[in-house]
Amino acid sequence: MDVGVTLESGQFFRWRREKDGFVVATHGRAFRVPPLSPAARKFFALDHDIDAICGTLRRDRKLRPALRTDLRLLRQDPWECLVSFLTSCASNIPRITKNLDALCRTLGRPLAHGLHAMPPPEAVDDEKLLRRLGFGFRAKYLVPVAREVSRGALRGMERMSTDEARLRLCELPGVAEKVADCVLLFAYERLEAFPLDVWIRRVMRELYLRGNDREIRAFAADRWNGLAGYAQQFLYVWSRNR
DNA sequence: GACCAGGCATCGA
DNA sequence: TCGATGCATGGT
Repeated sequence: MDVGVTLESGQFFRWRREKDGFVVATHGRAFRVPPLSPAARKFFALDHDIDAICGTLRRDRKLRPALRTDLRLLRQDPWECLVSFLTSCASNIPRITKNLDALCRTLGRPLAHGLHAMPPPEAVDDEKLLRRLGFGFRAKYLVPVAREVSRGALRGMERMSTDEARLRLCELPGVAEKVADCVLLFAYERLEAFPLDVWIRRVMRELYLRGNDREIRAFAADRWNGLAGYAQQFLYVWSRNR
């Protein structure tokens, strides 16, 4: 696995490059990479059979150039992932990183390596504070979502079908299909989830089909079955880096 | 100084 | 059901 490519692939923002590796803050803890601790191995989902996954995806000739990089889907904390992708709404990676860092420094407990934990949902209850921290209009979604989560909105999600879980997530204010699919893919390990953002829309239209979002999603589900999420992440990185 | 950003909710056609 | 628009503001 290429840790740098994976961390830079836009799934996750709470990490920092250091001279001898990386430090990551997630799931209420901070860790250094490498050497790979058990927490790191779980976070980077090294138990996924990446060779089998890429072997299957390589049957799609058009996808091959995107598969040359060594990246992994992460296994993130659901609440933190939800906060991250609410924050990502009409934003960009440097800004998302900055917003989340400010949030965690202000409300999260300190961890090792000068990092801070994502505050629990009960602590995210002040829209004006979030606006001061630079969240802009996203603040008006984050506070009600935090309240819902603290009341148990994510409880039992891991045992639901992906479609049922997506419906539940989309009941949250500010959460629609794209954000829900990011949480399903990056936190709930639903490898068939296919976050459809502006970059994926562009690259899908370029490589595969002219169609609306519904048609693109149907195409991805059909072409890649339960691995559409991996295909999506490879395409995302490839289309941004070329 | 435009232009766009890992969108979503809302509204009019 | 689809396209346009406002939302806030920072990065490039």
